Amino acid sequence: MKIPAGRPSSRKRILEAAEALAREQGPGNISLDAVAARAGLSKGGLLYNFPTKAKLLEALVEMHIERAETALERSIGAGPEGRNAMALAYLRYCRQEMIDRPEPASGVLAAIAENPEFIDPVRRYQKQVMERLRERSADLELSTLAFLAIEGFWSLRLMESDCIRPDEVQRVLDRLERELEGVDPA
Amino acid sequence: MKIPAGRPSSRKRILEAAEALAREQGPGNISLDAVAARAGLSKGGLLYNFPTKAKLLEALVEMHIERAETALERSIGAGPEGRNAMALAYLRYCRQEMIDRPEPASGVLAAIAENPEFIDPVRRYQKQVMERLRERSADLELSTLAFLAIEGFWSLRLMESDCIRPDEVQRVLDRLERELEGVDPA
DNA sequence: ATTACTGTACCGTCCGGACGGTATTGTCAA
DNA sequence: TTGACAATACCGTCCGGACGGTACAGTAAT
Repeated sequence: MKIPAGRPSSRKRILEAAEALAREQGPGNISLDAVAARAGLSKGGLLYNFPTKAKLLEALVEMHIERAETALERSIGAGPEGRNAMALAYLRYCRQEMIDRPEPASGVLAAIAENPEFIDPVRRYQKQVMERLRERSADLELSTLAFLAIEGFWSLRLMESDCIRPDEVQRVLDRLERELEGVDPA
Repeated sequence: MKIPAGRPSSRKRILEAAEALAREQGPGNISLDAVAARAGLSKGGLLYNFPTKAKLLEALVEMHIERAETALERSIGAGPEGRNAMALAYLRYCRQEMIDRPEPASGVLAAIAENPEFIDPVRRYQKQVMERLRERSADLELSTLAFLAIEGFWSLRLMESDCIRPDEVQRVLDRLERELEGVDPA
């Protein structure tokens, strides 16, 4: 767990290379040779960092979840303790992520393509989010709706679908945010 | 285009075998041999029906889109010409599909894994749905929200995530349906 | 001496796809 | 009605290449 500094650590470079390849060549077509070449090291070097392809894919999924968890945690910390606090935090984290990271999380698809078991951590993460929504929602149905819509948004981004224009997305999320902040429940 | 009857046509059996394998072994792990074996014919026979693997995956995507299109069309025909007719039809089609076809559309993932270009038909389909929503919505934001939520729902099903309980899903969709039917816009 | 690699050579396996058969069922002229 | 041919729907094998992974000798920095 050392950070040699200078250029990003090999581990990080490898993970980003794998991610980029998954996006460009298709999630099922990332070979160790290609990843190594793209990351700017030898195959031996790659296998030094990740002894098997499975470990690499596992790390890819883990990276995304860790990013999501810390960003979400930050959003929860920043937000107020209002009516549907958790859903609002989740929605705001999602909006920030849209700006910060326009690229889809194709690495996760690559992992799933290889072995469906690699989604398990994602499922755990989602379950945890839903659990917190259940605890901290004045209007659970509305919060769940927000969760589903955000999930749908990730999914569209994953397929790089442009069926909804950015301004339309903004308006929908604005509306959702207003309703979560809540004028009245029912 | 003959229908030999007796058991389902080889084409259909092959597509279903590929689908099942994608679900079980992972979308990136369907080999022609495995598909042939599962479909109950030889590799030669498979390649007679689908001259290349790409054609098979293409057909897999096409099958899903055709199913979705006809089911959606039927739902549009059955529904009334109310306030947010298109979104309501889409939502009702989705609810019906939940019952009729509990298995996720893993075949589409298999195609994407091999070559991201295979999503193009899906994107076209989504664009077409959104276009119709734009034409036939009293409250476009709400309709778009419904579209996103449904997309999210498909996505959760694709990952076989059980983070939301079925009864919770039902309640959210009930609520969405009521709001789309509309007591008042704003 | 340890860490973090590079570079090359290699192995075994899997997989897509080409290809040469084969069985069955028409079709049609003589 | 029979023989000639052809189309349909497959079977089973084989080949070449890609890929995951191993092994190992060397190296430059710390």
